[in-house]
Amino acid sequence: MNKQKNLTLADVAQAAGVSTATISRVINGTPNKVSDTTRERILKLVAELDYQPMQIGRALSRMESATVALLTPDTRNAFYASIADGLEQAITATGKAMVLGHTREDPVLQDRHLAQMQSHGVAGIAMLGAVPSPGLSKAVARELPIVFVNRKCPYGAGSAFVGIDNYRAGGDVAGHFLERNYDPVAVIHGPLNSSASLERYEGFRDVIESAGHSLSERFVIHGGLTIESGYRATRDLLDHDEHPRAIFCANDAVAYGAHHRCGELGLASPERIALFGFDDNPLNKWLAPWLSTVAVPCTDIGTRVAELFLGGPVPPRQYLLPYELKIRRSA
Amino acid sequence: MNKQKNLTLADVAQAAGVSTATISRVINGTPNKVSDTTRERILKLVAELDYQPMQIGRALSRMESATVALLTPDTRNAFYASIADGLEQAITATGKAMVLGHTREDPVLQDRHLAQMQSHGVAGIAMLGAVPSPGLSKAVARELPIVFVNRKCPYGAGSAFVGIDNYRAGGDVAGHFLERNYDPVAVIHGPLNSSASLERYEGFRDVIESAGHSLSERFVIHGGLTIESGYRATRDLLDHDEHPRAIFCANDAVAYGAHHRCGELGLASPERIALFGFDDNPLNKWLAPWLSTVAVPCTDIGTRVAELFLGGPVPPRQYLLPYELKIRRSA
DNA sequence: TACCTTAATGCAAAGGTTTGCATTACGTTG
DNA sequence: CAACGTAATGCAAACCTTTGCATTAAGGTA
Repeated sequence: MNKQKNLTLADVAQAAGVSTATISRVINGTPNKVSDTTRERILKLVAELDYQPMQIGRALSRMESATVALLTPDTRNAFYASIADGLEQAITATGKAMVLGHTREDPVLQDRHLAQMQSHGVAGIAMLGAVPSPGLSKAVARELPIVFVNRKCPYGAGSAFVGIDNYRAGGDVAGHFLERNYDPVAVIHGPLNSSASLERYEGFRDVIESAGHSLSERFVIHGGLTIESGYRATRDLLDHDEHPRAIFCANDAVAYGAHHRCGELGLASPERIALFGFDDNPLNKWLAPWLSTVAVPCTDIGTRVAELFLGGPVPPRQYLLPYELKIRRSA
Repeated sequence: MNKQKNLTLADVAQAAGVSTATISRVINGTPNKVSDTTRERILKLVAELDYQPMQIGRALSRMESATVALLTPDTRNAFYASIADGLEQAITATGKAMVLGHTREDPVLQDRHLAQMQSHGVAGIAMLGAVPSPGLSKAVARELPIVFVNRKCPYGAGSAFVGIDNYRAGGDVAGHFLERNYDPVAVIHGPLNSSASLERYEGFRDVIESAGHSLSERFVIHGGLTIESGYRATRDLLDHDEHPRAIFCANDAVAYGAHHRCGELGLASPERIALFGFDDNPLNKWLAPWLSTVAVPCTDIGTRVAELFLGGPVPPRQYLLPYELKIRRSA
C-alpha cells in the first residue's frame, strides 16, 4: 500500500536483540512465556517505534483475519443503518474491523458476498435480513460462525439468532388496536419468507382473531418493505368504500408511504386512520410524529452479535431482546 | 474459520497434475504464460471443484488485500449512508470488499481506524467527512492512496478529492433566494473546519453580498450537522423580533430541526419561512415535501472514488461532480 | 544432426506472523 | 558436584499465493 515498507516483526526483533518469537509473544500477551523484564523492555521499544503488527501476516498465520462481516440488504434503510452502526461500534471496540456487503435482497449477490467473506477469512458473518440462497444453505451446513439478525435463518433453527420476539410484538400492536377500539383494522405485511415479517403478521392476526374480531381478507395486504410499496399497498387497500380505522404496517418505511396516500385521500392520520409502523426510525420524532411504532434496540443487537463472535464457537441460540411500543400522538 | 479446510491452490494443482504456479497464472489470467489447452482444462477443473483463491494468502503475497476502506462519521446520517451505498456497489463490482469504519468526527477514533486500515493492507481509503488528526496528516504525508470525499483534505491540496463545488452550490442557493426576493435571509452553517460547510457558506454569503444585500451577523448562525443542533440554532435565530424570510441550512438534518422549531412558533414554512437544505435525503419526497435542497450525486461519487483506486496511484486531482437544486413547493 | 529460438511449465523464495518443539541458562536438591 | 527441574528464549516450519528465474520441450534452421 505504501512505498516506505512498514515496520515488521523482524525489525523490532533486531532492534531489541531477541527473536521474532519473543516479540510476537509480548505483542499477544502470551502468558508465562517471557520474563517481566524483557516484556517491559519490549513493550517500551514497541511504543517507541510505533510498531503495529501487520494484520495481513497475522491473518495467514491464524487462518482468520481480524474482521467481521455484515451482510445486509442495504444501509439506506435507516433501520439497517442503525444496526450496522451498533455492530460497527461493538466490533471496533474489540479491535476488529467490519466488512460491509449489500445483498440488496438478491440471492445471487448474497452468495457472491458470502463466498468472498469466506475467502477473506472473516471471523464471523452477521446476516441482517437474509434471503434464502444456495450459498447460505451451504454455509449454514458447514457451520460457519454465522449469526442471523432480525430475520431468522431460512434453513432450520440450528443457527444463532439475535433480534426481538416479532410474534409477540405483532400481538402487542393488535392489543393496542383492540384497546383503542379501532375497528376494523388492516395489516400491510412484508415478504413472508422473512421470519420477521411473517411472525409479526401471525402474532397480530392471532390476537385480533382470538379477541373475537375477524381480519377480513381484503384488509390483509402483501407488500414490500419500501416507501413506494407502502404507498401502492395503501392505494389498493383504500380503493373501496369501507376503510380500516387503523393499519399495522410492515415497517416505518411502509407507514410513510401509507401516510402519503392517506393524505392524498384526505384521510389524515391518525384522526381518521391510525398508522402503526415498526423499527422506530430516529427521524420519526421530527418528521413523522403521527407514527406509532415498535422500537427495536439496534445498538444492543449489534453489541450482542459482536459478543457472540468473540467467545469461540457461536452457540446456536436465539437471543430475544426487549422491544418497546412507542405510542405517539393519538395513534 | 471452518473445520473442513478450504481448498487450496496446491490441492487444485495436484488434481490437475501441474504446479501451483500454473494454476495461479490461470486464475489471474497472466497473459502469454500458459497454453490455451492447459488454461481451458484448468478453468474447467477450477469450476468443478469450486475453488476460490484464499484472499488471505493472496494479500500477504501482494502485500495488499482486496479491500477498500471507507471512513465516515457515521452512516445513520442518510447522506453518508447514500455515499456508502454507492461506494459499496462500485467496490463490489470490482471484486473487492469494503471495510467500514465510523469516525464519529473524533480525531482519536479516526486515527485508530486509519492505523488499523493500514495494517490490514487496504488498497485504498475513502475519507468521507474527514476531521483533522495527527494520523491523517501522517498518512497524507506518506502518500497513501487516500481519496477525500465531500470534505477536502485538511492538509493541503495535494490529495485527491471527489465531491461537488460547494462554493458554487452555496451561491446558487443564494441566487434562488434573491430571485424570489426573500429578504432578509439567514444561514445556519456547519463546522467551518469542514471545507464543505465553509465553502457553502462563503459561496452563499458572497452572492448575497455582491447583490448589494447584507448578511446581518445575527442571521449567521453556527451549528452542528444534526437535527437537534438545527433545532437549537433555529431557536436562537428566531428569538428576536425580526425574522428571516428564508434560511439556508447546513444540511437536510439541520433543516428538519429548523422546520420543527418553525412549526412550534407557528411560522410554518415555506409560507412564512422558506427552508433550504443540502444533500437531498431520499425521504424528503415523502416526509419533507416542504424542503428545497441541493441534490448531491451520491452514487456517482461512489463510482468515481472506486475508479480512482483501481488505476494505480491516485492522481491528486479534484473531481467536481454536477449537483442539482431541487426546488420543492414554493420554497 | 546440431544448434538456436520460443513457448510452456516448474522450482523455490518471498511476504509477516504464530507456535510446537528444542535449546539454553539458571537455580535447586540430593 | 551432579542430576534435575523450570523458566526464558530461539529455531524453523507452517499458513497460501505470487513471481523471477531456471528448466524442459518442441519446432525451426543451417
